[in-house]
Amino acid sequence: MTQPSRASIGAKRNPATETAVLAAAQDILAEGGIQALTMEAVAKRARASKATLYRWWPSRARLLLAVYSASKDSLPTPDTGSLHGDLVAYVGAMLRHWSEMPEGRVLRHLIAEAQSEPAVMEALKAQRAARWHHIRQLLDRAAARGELAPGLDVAACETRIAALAWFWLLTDTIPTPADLPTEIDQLLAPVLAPAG
Amino acid sequence: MTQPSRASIGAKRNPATETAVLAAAQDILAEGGIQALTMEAVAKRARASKATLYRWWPSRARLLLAVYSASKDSLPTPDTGSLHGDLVAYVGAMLRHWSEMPEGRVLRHLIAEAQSEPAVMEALKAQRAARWHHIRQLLDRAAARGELAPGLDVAACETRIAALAWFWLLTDTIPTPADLPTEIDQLLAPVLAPAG
DNA sequence: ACATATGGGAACGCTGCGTTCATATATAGA
DNA sequence: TCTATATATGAACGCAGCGTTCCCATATGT
Repeated sequence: MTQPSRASIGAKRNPATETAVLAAAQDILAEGGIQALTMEAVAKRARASKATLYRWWPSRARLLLAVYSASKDSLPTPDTGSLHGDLVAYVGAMLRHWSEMPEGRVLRHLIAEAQSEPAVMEALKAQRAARWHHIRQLLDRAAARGELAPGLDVAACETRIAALAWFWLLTDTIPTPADLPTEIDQLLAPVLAPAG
Repeated sequence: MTQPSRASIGAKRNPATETAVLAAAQDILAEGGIQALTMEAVAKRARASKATLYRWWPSRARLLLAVYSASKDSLPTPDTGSLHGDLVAYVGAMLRHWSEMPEGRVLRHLIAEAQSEPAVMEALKAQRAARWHHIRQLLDRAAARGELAPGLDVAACETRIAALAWFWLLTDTIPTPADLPTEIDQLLAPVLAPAG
């Protein structure tokens, strides 16, 4: 299991190093959780030097970010025929990714780090913009079907959905798959009685 | 400004020590932000020893929590006659507290710490339960006025509101007081078109 | 008087961050 | 072919902050 240390391959970056570092980081994450993921531990496990590590990932937060980004967005954009069904499928997949995959569990700590590191905050913002595209698609399809209330602010609606998902993540209250349909139902339910 | 060091007052806890520590922590927070709030810095400023500090606040997170809890819940429970108005007033006050008061700014870091420290997570949960009582009151009054949609799950609605506020806090996108009414409007707006 | 619990001061070990240095290696360009 | 360049490494360093431990002084209350 212990491969030999890599050497420079000349005046260009060694791709094997990046691979080894990210793999090591993911392994450590899976085995010891986030607090085990220190720069020293990653360097040791990847058989890279801290100098190399810091050359390419200037801070621990940046490394975390790279690990999270490397976890491919394998989330589907389902098409079940109704907004409710689509949301249950999509949000359900997202929650599963967050709670079950070691890389997914990183997000909550990235959010945490972002509270102290503006760079991480910016990076997360960019990541969000990309990922929310999926939610937007679901909403657009629902609009095309005439499901949505006229005059609905789609951007605000996106935020509403994502905010709830974050809240679940950050308060350790992610609903079970069995409960999710009800939760989505309540999310879509109107608060106010129809104007009379 | 530099008071003399306190001594033991015998076989009972010196209240002046607790006061001095919390005051020092708040001062440091106001001057240098959260990253300046280290146990060493607080001890030095409060002219207490680290031993004393750790006797009463066993970890940095517990100290943060004490500082946040000490910031009185001065949030009003307004009664403007409509749910929309009440929410604008209440959530607006909450957002102002979070963004302007040094102690308020602690919350985001407590949320961050909670992601690694179960004890903080539990404490925050308890704090939440207490604070949300206010939102519940607003909703209950709205229900009494017949404003709410029949069959609305009030608890889910509470969560929806709080989740959005958290999201604003954690993504550095707290709306301005001028924008808040629109945001609340969109929060209350129905997503789906009336069933036909 | 005496056990008790507090508060202070100082030092310690530990971990982890981020840096620096000298050295070896392979590339790219002339 | 020769040379400048950029890479990777290992080892060591400084630094900060956490949490702990000893020793001692002090006031309590019994």
